[in-house]
Amino acid sequence: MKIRIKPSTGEQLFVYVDVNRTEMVENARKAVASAYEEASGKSTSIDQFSLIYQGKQLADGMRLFDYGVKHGDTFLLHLRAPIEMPASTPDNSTLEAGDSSSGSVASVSLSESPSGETVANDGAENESEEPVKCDHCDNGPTSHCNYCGCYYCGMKDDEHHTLACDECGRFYHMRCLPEPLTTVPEGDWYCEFCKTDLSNAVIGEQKLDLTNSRKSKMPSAKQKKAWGGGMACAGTTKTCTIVPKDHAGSIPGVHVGQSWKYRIHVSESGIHRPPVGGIAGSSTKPAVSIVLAGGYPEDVDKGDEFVYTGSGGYDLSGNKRQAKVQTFDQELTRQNRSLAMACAAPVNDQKGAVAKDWRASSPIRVCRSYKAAKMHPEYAPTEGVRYDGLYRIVKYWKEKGVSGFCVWRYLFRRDDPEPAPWTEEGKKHIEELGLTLYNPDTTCDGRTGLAKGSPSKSSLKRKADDDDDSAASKARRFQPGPELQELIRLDKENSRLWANMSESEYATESGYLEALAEGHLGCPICQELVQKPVTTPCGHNICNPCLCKSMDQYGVICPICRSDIASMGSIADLKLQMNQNLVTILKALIPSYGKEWMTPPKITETQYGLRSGAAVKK
DNA sequence: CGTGCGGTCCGT
DNA sequence: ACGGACCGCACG
Repeated sequence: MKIRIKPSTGEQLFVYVDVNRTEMVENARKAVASAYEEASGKSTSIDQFSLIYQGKQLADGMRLFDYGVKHGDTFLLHLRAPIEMPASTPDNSTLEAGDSSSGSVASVSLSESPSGETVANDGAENESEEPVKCDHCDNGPTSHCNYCGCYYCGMKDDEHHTLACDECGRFYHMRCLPEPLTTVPEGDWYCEFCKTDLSNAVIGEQKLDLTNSRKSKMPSAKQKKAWGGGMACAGTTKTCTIVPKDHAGSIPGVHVGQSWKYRIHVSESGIHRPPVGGIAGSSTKPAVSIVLAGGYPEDVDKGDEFVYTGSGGYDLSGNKRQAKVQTFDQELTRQNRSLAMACAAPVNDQKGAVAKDWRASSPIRVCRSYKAAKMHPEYAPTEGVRYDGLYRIVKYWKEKGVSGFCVWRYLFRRDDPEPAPWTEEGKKHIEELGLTLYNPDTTCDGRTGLAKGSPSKSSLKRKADDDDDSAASKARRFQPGPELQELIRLDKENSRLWANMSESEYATESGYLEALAEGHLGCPICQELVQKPVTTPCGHNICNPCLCKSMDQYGVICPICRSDIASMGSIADLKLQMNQNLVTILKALIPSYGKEWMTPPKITETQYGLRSGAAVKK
């Protein structure tokens, strides 16, 4: 997996390092040191810095997965000697006495200053009788806690003044900061993890006076989010792992009519993964999803059928989003070719092709963006991006576009059991399922797309079953049905997992699946949903191939908790194991599960010519 | 509206 | 590995 390293000095130098999730911290630091040296030209010794992940210093002797490190995570490279594993640093122990003021730090934390100003803790007069409960420690005055104490050293004293970050609310001793402060900054202050715009930051002792600047009078001055806090540059915080990224067809748990305000969340849902770009596909694989966003004048939309335009032909040099006119011919390469491959006919990059049987074309998930309303308001949503179901390509051809250059055009036809969102039936469907726009800017229940406090009609039906008060906030729940429960009972090896799952509440099926895939059934090695799962006696699930790799390197131990798993048999035995009960459950939850490695039926598969030699060469 | 600042995946 | 392509988002 790849992790991102950001120097705490504030310099705009990001280093990416490839490490194994099971790697020891000291080895990871070694890798970071050499990568950083190479990138910056400065020499770095691994004794001179530590790595900070979500506010915690990574301790030598631990492994990265002990901290829940995931692919793509960002680490702060902090120029201070690392801590050892078990004991606290001598530095910390000498400060142990600061308990009298400890509660005050916590009280500062939650005493919300309405103006959003920085709160400097200066001795705490209020609320000392009612210390706020910390979720991470026992509130003990002498215990270290990186959540209610200083995020760096964990101490709760205020000898060195504590600052609260105006973005994330975490606490920092002024002297523990990568750039230590000696005076309390005025106005908003953002910590290293939150400041991305130097105009919001306080550097050294110099604070930027923005009160009289031109900027302060512009509308953007009222913008509460720091730059980077919005969606213009948001990265994915999670990836859909319940199906592979080249999966064609619907995404389990996501229904026609679901919409998202931002493309990045469409990407996270698995519906359409590219954060920018209308076609998900590459030159060697059939396309699996597209977005209609009205970017091309040739597009024609009639709802159940539409003509989509390939990408390219526009000169986007010079930081353009979309050039005014097309200035060269589109080619049947990249995404355009992937669409051609999705059509049930051999690829022809000269004349295009017509599917012999359009229903044999591979299914493509289609989304419409509010931007498409410009041209075809009757079928586009008014806000965000909406999933409209599966379509198949009937034919594709090349023709002269409005600017005189060639464009590739694709005729799509709808083929989905769920009704289209613009139909009466579709609207009813959306209403019944309680689908709402997922918008992180407003209150919303997680990533499920279900807005809080918007009980759907059907929640009333269920109200009688609700034995507790807040029926509205628990508008709907998902738990597997009786047949599945029967299968779950058979998976005795994972009884603890399934007990956990049934104790928790999930608003939607996709929430349930996500919890499953991100939780116990996310393989710690490959980060995907477990494939050919092996369940250890310690209750962990790992892909068979990943376990094999791990055993070759680390021996017969569980890659997650490192406990001895020799009781399951020899390495050779283990390499053959698979929890078949779990496979059956997952197959029931996710129809496409395991199709890559499940032994295929003895029937000859239909060949659509998609990958036949004729389609490729020539 | 132009454009700065982004992300991810692909193809080299 | 790295730069280019791409039907984004937000600011000024």
